[in-house]
Amino acid sequence: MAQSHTSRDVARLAGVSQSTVSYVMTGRRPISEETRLRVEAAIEQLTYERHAGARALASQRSRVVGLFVPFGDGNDTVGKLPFIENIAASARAHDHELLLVTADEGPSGLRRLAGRSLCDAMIIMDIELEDERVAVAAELPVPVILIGVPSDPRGLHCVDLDFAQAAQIAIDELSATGHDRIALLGHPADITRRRLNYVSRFIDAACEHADLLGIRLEVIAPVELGRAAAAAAVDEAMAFGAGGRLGLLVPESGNVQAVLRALNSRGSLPGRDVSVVAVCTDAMAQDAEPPVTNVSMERRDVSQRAMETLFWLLEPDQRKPPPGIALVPARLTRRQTVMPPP
Amino acid sequence: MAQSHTSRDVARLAGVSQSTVSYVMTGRRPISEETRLRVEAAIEQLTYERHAGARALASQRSRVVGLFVPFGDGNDTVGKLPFIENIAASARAHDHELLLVTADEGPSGLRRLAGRSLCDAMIIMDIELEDERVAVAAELPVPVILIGVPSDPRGLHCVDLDFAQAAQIAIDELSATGHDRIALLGHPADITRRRLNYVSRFIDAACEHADLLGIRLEVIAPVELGRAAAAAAVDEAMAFGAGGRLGLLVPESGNVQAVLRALNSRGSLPGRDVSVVAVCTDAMAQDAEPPVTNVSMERRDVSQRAMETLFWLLEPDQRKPPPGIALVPARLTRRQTVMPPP
DNA sequence: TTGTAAGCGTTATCAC
DNA sequence: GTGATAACGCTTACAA
Repeated sequence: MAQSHTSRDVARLAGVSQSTVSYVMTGRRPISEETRLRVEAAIEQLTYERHAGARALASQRSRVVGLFVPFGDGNDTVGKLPFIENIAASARAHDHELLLVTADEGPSGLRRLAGRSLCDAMIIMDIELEDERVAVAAELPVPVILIGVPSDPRGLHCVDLDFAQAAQIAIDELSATGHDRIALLGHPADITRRRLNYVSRFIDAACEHADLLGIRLEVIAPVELGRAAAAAAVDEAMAFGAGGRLGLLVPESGNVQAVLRALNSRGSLPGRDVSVVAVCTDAMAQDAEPPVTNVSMERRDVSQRAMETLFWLLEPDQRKPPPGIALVPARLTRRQTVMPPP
Repeated sequence: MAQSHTSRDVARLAGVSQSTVSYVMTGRRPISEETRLRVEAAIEQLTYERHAGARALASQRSRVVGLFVPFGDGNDTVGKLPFIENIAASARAHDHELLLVTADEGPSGLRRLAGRSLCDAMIIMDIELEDERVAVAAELPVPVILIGVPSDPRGLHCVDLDFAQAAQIAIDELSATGHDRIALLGHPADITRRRLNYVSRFIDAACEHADLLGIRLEVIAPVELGRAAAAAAVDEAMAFGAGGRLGLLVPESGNVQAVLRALNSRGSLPGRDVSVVAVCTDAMAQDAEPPVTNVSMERRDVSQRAMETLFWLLEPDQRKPPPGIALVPARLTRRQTVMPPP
């Protein structure tokens, strides 16, 4: 059990002053090659590491990122892990630690982390349209990145998937392949209720863009999760209009499988008799039966962008373009569920 | 943006010395009712919170728990969230923060957290039989709790599910309901390869206990995940012996659904023609079709136990029994997949 | 019951 | 280029 050493121990061993040790570590002052090597050797020998608390106290920076994770609520519990993992890796790459706070603490969690100077910046996942944390976050003395776009961002930095653009490229694809009608199989009611923001961003853009391209678009919503609801929605979609080339647009990744299954059981083979474009991760699209043409919504892209802007705020010496509300674009991957042009 | 106040500000406002403020907060010294109220009022008024770094520096305790999470690897990505959530809640209940470290950092992560005095205790999830982190952990100046039992625990505190006991009660149930042969549908090969510990604990105990009760037990292993493998294993199980009452024991929760489905498609109704006892969470058992009699393996129970011992180590004033290697018992819940006694 | 003051281990401002 | 030394904001003897 290596008794923890201090920078004084290192200084003594290297035969220099304690402050020199500090300067070697921070690099805030030119050090002669020779003494630097001696100090580094001493550090190595003692396996010395700086005391985080002392460092934070003296430097006014904790080198910690606070992450507010929405546990508990049922939705998409699996997609969150890669997100967190990505955040952690990015923090680590900048020699920062990651402090995890569960969202059920609400605004008080934000105040605690800031008040105790526990972190230099925060990321709040799953921001809802009307989120009581946003107003609190805006008053904090540390930068905050929101994942999701609230109705009033208060000048905070937001990162989210670009749902409007996602809708557009999905419809572009269906248009380019000669479809003349599109059925949008919407989201479950409780999601729509909770944070209509991304839902409405998608649906509004879809309607607008379909209109622009002169394609008929019907929105079928809400569509609950589960086989029965999906089947009913599929029936409704297929009844919509007669003949022609029909494309189904499925923005809720949890419904993709059920929709495909419902089509199959009705004798409509996706990619031959009808088209399906899903909004989901590439992994999910690939695993679907059959592999479904999708507009990718990768949380990793979002976390990446979030951490970029975070460290852009934390290390202002850089020259990269300043961020604002960052919408991560989706991209379309063609698989087997869109009919080729006639 | 509330400019952060210090305890001196509080002291000034309350008209007391700075140390008195500290004593009010720590409670390490009797304070007169009157001044205590004045101080508390001042704290409230300034929304004062102690600087975590300064506190850690002076008190030699960071009030942070380090958690090493095994991301990345594919297995059971969904079960980890409740675990982490539970840890976080428990930490919070003791006014501690949670620092997240991804396991891919390996032993260096342990050394960093300890060397920088970033946390007062650590929890390492998913310990494998031969885990290079264990030896390092044993040398650290902070207590470490292992989730899982390595081949050489080095005196560290371990918490895990009691797989041996789980096997026993499962077999007890099948025995009590008049089964005369049991097929154990084992784990996928790569799991067995990586950390045979829990696998072998289960299988060994099962064999031993079946032997003791005089029931024929056949182990079918490995059984990969997925429908095909499960179906093959089911066929093999049903071929095992002729007639009589057969019970299937499924210790890999990922295979439960597939096994039930395979039985159904062979015209064997679980609970009527054949019995199934699964090892999985209650939620999963309840959601199965049909609801499956299960031996519960709740990660929450493990995290709970881990945090209990952790804070028992951190706050030694208590009188609770000292922990060692803690094996959390499973319990059986009867549902619809075990045939009633003849 | 309360106040004074000495650390805790850094960073950063002076001097030299 | 390097060494003293004063913060940083708290906890905790030691006095009173």
